[in-house]
This record gives sequence, C-alpha cells and structure tokens, in this order.
Amino acid sequence: MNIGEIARRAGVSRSTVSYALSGKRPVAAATARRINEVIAELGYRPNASARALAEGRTRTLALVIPPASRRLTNVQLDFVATVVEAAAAHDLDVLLSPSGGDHDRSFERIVTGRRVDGVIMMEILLDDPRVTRLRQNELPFVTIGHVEHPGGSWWVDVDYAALVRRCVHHLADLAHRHVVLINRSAELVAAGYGPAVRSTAGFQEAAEQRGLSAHVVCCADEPAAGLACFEQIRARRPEVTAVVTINEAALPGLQRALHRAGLVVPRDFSITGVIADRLAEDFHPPLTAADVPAEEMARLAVDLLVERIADPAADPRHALLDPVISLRSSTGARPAR
Amino acid sequence: MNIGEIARRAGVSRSTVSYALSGKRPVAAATARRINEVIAELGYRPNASARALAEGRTRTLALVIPPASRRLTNVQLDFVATVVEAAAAHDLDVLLSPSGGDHDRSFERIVTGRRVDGVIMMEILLDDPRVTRLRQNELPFVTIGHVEHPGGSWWVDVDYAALVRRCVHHLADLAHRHVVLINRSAELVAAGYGPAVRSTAGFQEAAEQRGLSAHVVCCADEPAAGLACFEQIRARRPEVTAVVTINEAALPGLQRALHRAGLVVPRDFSITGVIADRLAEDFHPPLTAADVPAEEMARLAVDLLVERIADPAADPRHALLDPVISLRSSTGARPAR
DNA sequence: TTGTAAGCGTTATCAC
DNA sequence: GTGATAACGCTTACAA
Repeated sequence: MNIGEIARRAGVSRSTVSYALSGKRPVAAATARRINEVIAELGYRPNASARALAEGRTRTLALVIPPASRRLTNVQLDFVATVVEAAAAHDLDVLLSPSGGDHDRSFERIVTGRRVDGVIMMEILLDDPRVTRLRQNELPFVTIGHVEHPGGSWWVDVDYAALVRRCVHHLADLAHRHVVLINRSAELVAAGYGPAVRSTAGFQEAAEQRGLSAHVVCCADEPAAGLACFEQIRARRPEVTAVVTINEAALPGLQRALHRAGLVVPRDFSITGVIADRLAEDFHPPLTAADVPAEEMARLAVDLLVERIADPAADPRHALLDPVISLRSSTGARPAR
Repeated sequence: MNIGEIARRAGVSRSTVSYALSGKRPVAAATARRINEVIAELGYRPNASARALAEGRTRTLALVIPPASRRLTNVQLDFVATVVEAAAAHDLDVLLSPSGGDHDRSFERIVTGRRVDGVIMMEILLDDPRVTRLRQNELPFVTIGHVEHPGGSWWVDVDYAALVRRCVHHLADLAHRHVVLINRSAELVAAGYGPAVRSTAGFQEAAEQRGLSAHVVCCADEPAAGLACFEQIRARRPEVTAVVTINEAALPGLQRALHRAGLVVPRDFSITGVIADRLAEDFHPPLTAADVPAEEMARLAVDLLVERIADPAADPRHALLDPVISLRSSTGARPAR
C-alpha cells in the first residue's frame, strides 16, 4: 500500500495526501479528515526509503561505537542508551556502526552511502582516522571526545586532565606524598585514546607542581587486572598511600585487593578518580570521585548534531565539561607510618 | 555524484555500471576495469535510499531494545553488541529502536515505514503486544525470548525454568531444606517478563517435588536492592540456608550483605542461579551458576532472521538453549545448626 | 484549495 | 555485451 492507494480511496491526488501529512500546504478541513480516516483505516505510513530519496535526508543518525569484541564499559553503554533516547526525541532513528580502525565496511557504507544525515562518534583517539575520513565527506558529525587538533569540528568532552589534576591536588592537600594513577589499558594508551593520555598529562603536571612522587600504571579494563595491578603497586612501591583511577572496570578488583591486603579505606589508603556516580556509591566506602556525565554529554552531542544538520554553515561548537568531584569517604589524610 | 556521473565518465550506460557493481550480468573485462577506475577515483558508492527503493529491501535490521530509562543489564548489552556484530558479518546495518509498551513512535516508524528487512526483539513478555503487532505486518522477526504461545514465530531463548529447577535439585542434593529465589523486579514480574515468570514456576515446581520450603522474593535490578533483599530474608526467614538468583544486578549487594552478616560462602550459606559467567567468576567465591549464553543467542537470532528474510515461506524455527551449570564454589552442604 | 508532473538515484526488463 | 527505459514511492514546484 502506498500514497497512491490512499489518494485513490480518499478521492484526491497524491500530492494532497502528501501535503495533508506534512502540513506544508493548507488542506481543506473536510479533505484532511477524509484522508486521515483512510490512513487510519489502512494503517498507512510513508515508505522511508522513498521519502529519503525524494527529500534528500534520511531522518537517521549513525552512532559509531567500538567493535563488540572490545566489551563496552558502563559509560559507553550510557552513551549509547542516551543517544538513542535523545535522537528519538527528535524523531530520529539511530543506526549503529561498530568500527575500530579506518578500514571498516560498516563505517564506509554509512558514510559514503548517504545512509544517515549525521554521525556521532565515540571513543575518539588523539589522531583519529575516522575523524579525518568524515571531514573529507561533507557529512555533519559530532564527536564524544575530541582529537588533538579539533580545529573546526564539533565535539563534547569531559576535561579529564583538569579532573585528574584536581584529584591530585586533593590528595596533596591531605598530605599524601606518593601517589599512583591507575590508567586504562596499555593498548588504549598506545592507540592514543584521549582520556588515557590526557589523564596521564594532568596527573604528572599536578604531581610535579605539588612535588609528589608520582607513577602511572596501565591496567586492563577488568576486575582481575585491577587486583593484580594493585598488588603489584604494593609490592613495588610500598610507600604509595593513594591512587587516582579512571578505570571503572578495574574497580571491583581494586576493592578486593585492598581487602585482601587488610587495608582500610581511607584510614590506611586513599582512592579517588573519575568514576560513574553509581559505581562510586557502590564502592565500599563510597568513592570520592568525579563522575563522567555520560547522559548529559550524549544528549548534548545529539542536540549539537541536530543543530549542525539544520544549518551546515553554522560555526563549529563544542563543550568541554568539567564535573565536580563529589567528596564521599574514600580519601583521608596520609596515614602515619 | 551518482551512477549517471560514473556512467558518463566511463563512457557507458547507467545500467552497465549497475551490473558491473552487482555482477548480475556479465560485463566485458575492459569495460569493467574502466568503470572500476572511475568509481575508485571518485570514491563512488550507490545511494542507499535509492537502492532500497528500487530493490525493495533496505539491507538493514532493527533491534528493539528496552527504553534507556530502564538501564540495560550486562546480558542485554551483550545481546546488542553481538547482534550488531553478527549483522555486520552479513553486511547488514542495525537500527536501534527503544521501545517499551505498544505506543511507541520509533517502533511504529520502523515497523510500518519499511525501514528494515527484519526485526530482532528482546525482553519479551509472555503476552507481548509488540509481537502481536509484528505478526500483523508481514515483516520477518525473531525474538530473543518467547511469548507464552509462540505458535508459528521464530525465536531463541534459554530454558529458565529448567535451569532454575536444576539449581533447586542441586541444593536439595546438598540437603538444603529452606530456599529462596531472588527474582528480578516486581514490575518485571507484574509485566509478565518471561524469565522472571518461568523461573518462579521452575523454582516452585522443583521445590515441591523435593519437599523443600520455598519462597520467592522480587528484587529491583541494583546492588542496593540486593543488599536490602538479603537482609530481609535473614530477618524474616532465618532458617533459609540457600538462595537461587537470576538477578545479576543485585549480586554485588548480595555479596556485601553476606559479608556484613558474617556469613562465609559456602560454609554458612549457598548461592546459585543464572548468572553471566564473567560475573559468576567475579563473585567471591566464584558462583556455581548457569550462564546465559548471550552471544550465542544473539548470533543465532541474526542467523535465523537472515534465513527467514531470504525465504519468507520457510517453516518457523526456534531454539531453546539449556546451558550447563558450572560447578564453582558457592554451594555446599547445608550447615549444621 | 487542489491537481499535474518532474524529479530523487537505483535496479531490472526489454531490446538490439 | 550493452543501452534505453520503466518502475520503486515519495516530495514539491508549477499550474489551475
């Protein structure tokens, strides 16, 4: 069933049906009613492909996610869920594209096949080939995270460097002298994953400024790695009294390791970092930490993208969020030796 | 740039370019080479909407997920990631549709707008209006989970009833006499969510068969609820020595509650249930539990759907998986009083 | 207020 | 082996 069928049954032309549907031209009340009755009766909906072809837009967004092999973290998950929801609020559908490197069929299909009106990309590297690729096409896009030289692109991100700097200052204020940053996995760091690299920079900068002895360790995104990582720190650097972490997935392992070592937080050891609030509250004791406002970022990304699609000539915009650190109870003064 | 432009530059007709691309008709080697050169040079790719309109298929699948408001569980997340990956293996894109009840714009848009060639739906209720809706349309679909009367539909599911029955028998074999099932949230049970309802049935059936005193409690999908839930069980039914659970999200809270109550697992208390393997192994001690093989299910669902799309007249197929219970170390003999 | 008709970019059926 | 050309179902000037 198509628009012609509706037109025939309502005794009008196809264009009238189209206009009745879109409201782009006034239609007599009686005619509109007749048309709507027929539409309701037959449960008609315009064919999306035909409409996209005629209009030159698909009413669809692409969301580029990391490949399934790399298990999604909670934060990433929140991005996906919220992007979908925010897009739905604009009556936009979301096409998922798992993509890692630049040779990616799904990504290419979407980008050059005019399958979508715009793209949201997450897990951005400092030097990301996909960003380069999208810049060549004239497909509007917004990134969650930002490349090293964002130039005229549109993006939203959290200021990891500032956040981690603040964590270090907080620990320094509590008289800690030896601190460690538990980073994301070595592969991510090697690939130039923004948050991992920027956290390191902020950590070292603040530590130097406060004259702390500071070390950075990479840790795979899983509990077992967190446990091993902490035990290694205890073995190699027994003088360390506090850690900063941006590795959510390692947290349960960290918790277990602390327990196993007989350390009481924050009496014997302090922990802080960038951690989703629900995880931070789940920790025992609740973690003093900054939360990545994933929902806000995702919503913002969609809004920016919609804006950019509506006005391709608009000046580039971005947002660097700087969430507060919630003082809970996982940090305390450096323990007396 | 379109196929006409390619044809012009290659000095052939549009149809020849189309055939060179699809291979549905032989093209002279020299001609094909010329065409491919032009295509490569210009980075041409057929417009997806136009192709969909002409071919009558979109090369896209829809994945209907629970609305974002209800946070996705790990298992659901695995479904999403694997479906996307499996679809990509077939060169199919995936459109995400968050949908709860039946009044859903996104769902309707996708179903009646011919936006996709088929639908995969998860989080199925025993009496699910969306299944009814899809049956009316002649849109191929496969569900992860199954309605009470699946009739001629296509689905994959895990046999929750059998799994939970087996857990109960296992506990009975260990001489436990008083057991509790920690179910999913009360809302899910009330809504008729398959796994929640079928688990209850299997639990009660097996308990009755073995003459156990058995109770079922609902528990919201979050750690705090798990903690509260367990403390309530201890307070109201101190005689209980073992629980079966299908509520992954509540697990950390359960763990904490056990610890707080000074109970050592499995010496003082036994736990088992249906839990993703990586969570089961993360528990302390590792949980004796059956794992929902989310990846296998998702992959199977995609394969079935592809098959159904290719042959709409094919006989309905389904798969009721029955994963083994991994004996780890969270269950033991009933403690002496 | 409504109808006619020309696209939109493909695919596929005829011809040659 | 290749080229016209008619669909596919819709939107949108342009007429009336």
